[in-house]
Amino acid sequence: MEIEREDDKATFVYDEVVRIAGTGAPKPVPFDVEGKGQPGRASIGDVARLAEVAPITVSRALRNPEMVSPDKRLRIQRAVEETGYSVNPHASALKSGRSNIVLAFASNLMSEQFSLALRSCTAVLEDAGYLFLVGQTSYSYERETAAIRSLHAMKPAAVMFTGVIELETNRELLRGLGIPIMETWALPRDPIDMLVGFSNTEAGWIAADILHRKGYRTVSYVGRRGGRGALRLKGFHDGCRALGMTLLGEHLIDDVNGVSDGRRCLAAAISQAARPEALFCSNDVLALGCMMEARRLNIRVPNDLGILGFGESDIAAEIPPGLTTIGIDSAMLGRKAGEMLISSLSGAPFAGKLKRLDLRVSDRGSV
Amino acid sequence: MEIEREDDKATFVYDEVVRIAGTGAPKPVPFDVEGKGQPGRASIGDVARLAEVAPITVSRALRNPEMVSPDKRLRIQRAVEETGYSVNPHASALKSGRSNIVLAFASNLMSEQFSLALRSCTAVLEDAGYLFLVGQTSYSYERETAAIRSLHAMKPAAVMFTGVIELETNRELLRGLGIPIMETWALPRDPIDMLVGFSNTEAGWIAADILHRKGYRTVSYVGRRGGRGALRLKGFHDGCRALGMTLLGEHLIDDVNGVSDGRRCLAAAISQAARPEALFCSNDVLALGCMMEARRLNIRVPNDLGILGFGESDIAAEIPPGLTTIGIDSAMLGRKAGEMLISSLSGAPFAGKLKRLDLRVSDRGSV
DNA sequence: TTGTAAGCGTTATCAG
DNA sequence: CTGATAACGCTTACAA
Repeated sequence: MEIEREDDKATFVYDEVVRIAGTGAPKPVPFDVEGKGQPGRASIGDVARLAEVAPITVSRALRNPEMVSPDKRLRIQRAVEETGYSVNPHASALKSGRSNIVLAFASNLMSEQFSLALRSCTAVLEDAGYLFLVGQTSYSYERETAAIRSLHAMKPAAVMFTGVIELETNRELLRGLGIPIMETWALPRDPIDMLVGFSNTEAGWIAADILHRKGYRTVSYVGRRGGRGALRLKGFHDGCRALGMTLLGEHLIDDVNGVSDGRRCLAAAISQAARPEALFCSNDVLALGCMMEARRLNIRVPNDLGILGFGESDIAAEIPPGLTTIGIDSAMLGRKAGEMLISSLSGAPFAGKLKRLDLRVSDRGSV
Repeated sequence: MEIEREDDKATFVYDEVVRIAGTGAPKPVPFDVEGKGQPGRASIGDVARLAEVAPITVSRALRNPEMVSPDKRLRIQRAVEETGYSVNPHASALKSGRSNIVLAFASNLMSEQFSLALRSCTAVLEDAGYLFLVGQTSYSYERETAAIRSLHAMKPAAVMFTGVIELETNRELLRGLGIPIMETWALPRDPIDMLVGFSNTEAGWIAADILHRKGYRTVSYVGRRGGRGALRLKGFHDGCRALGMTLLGEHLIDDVNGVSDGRRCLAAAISQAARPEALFCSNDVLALGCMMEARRLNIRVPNDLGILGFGESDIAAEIPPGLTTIGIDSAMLGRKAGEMLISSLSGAPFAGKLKRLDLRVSDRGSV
């Protein structure tokens, strides 16, 4: 077989993908409904007919099995298996006004930390029988508003955000939904409904504290201009002032697209007349970029320049000398959020609505 | 303000989150439906009454404006704005058997490449009026099956997977859905329906070719045991044989959890009696781990050991000497997939169903 | 414990 | 171009 890298001639190799034959999974669904010739899905009526009960009994058997006598329950179960029936969530939602879908909106799917949180949240919610789906808002108010408006129609069981909602109109819209709303990743005084978060402002203070303890006296900030970046900057700024450190520069960017943004920030930071002894990067991607650029320029970290990050990026630990970074347990955030949503959904009367997570410091070697 | 890092005493700093007052966004929804005292959402009937038309006319005005006369269209539009009406997707889906939701299932949200593809796909589909939501299957057949079964009931407009479906029962189930199914990230001979993919087997051949051209003669493989990992290994294995290279070892892992897995693989690879001159890592996270471990062990890359990756990871370029990596344009994959789904959904008669992407090589310095 | 009747909000169908 | 009617599949409310 020839390998041709620039083949416009369709000389290529198919993937012989493994095919795994039938497992013990329930019978496939295509089901010839009695009478109707279509191969459509079975409906609750079909199951009821097969089990010789009323449709409503099927409904009950599926949602509150204990309300149905054991023999009917068994017949129904058999009929369900035979037909491959599963509830039509649209019909269910239309009638009951509820659905088993929990929606999450992430401002950025490419964030390692968000992904981690969403993954653990998925696990918790799906184990409880919910379908957990994720949409993207891309740090755009417009998309966020669109998402929230569509929510209003879709009536999910609950909604979660990787962040807090800033637009007052959107907060209002969400309140009107009458479902549990979970905000995360910050610690506002007035969450819409539920919250699993931490103080970004405090993170900034902690950053200042760490740098101060390590003996740095002149520092600069690198981070996003808006949102949580601004909060961390505020804390850092206040912390520096309180501790008598000089905040030489603030290198703000609108959007983090990759490590190269960090490189640029470092270049900007050291090109200033007064060069800082250390940098607080409110985002590990930026911090990594700074570390890489520092190495390229033969600036020794931490000897010539301390670098402190935020976010506990996986690889941050791996780049010598190891990025010291502030962060939270993202997986735990997701898990907690999931658990709190579940208990709220199951109608627990005084389920906690707020959970503050502690920040922690992973001391590696970069400051 | 005090900073206390180990505070169990709730001494912490709230985030003063920015609040942005009302924009020109449409009036919030809570709407007192005439007659009923509830503050519930407006329904199509409410809009119809206000506009003095029949409900069906509202429905048409919203979906095919050109079917309704301009004056009624205007009255309806006004009524919609006044009531904050939006279509109830459940009722709509129930009746029509269609919805505007496109579902994607990712085996792993933490993959940089998947995220990139999903992001561009989101953009394309949302611009076309679809709601694009992502679920996770976590490389688990069980979760995948559950997801697919729930699909059957939910009737999304289309479904997409970051991968191809291996279980025959699931393929059958998906075929029965009667909606566009998009598989990606591989090049099977018999996709279920639509496909935007590339040949993983070919990627392995290319890897062998690259290493051979660079003069390596004894090599080892590092990668996932199953799925696409196995395909890349197959191509690499065959390529090595064809080119007369010796494939010394295969270091297979079940699941990539982070860079440390790569470290372990490198350690295993070099501890063999016959040490390979180069490594092909079928995954950039593993490749990065290998590079980092190599540096730690003072193994010079590429002089002592060549390392070739797959996936075009962002940071791969940044770690000296720069990881040479094979890959595709993930953003383009997502965009293409989105576009093809849209044209299929809009009923284009012979819209292409298959698209093969070319592999490309980012030559940096690690081989 | 089980069943009957009604309707959730929308759209397909067909008639005007 | 517009409207009346019925039905999608399910669950609430009530009755037996």
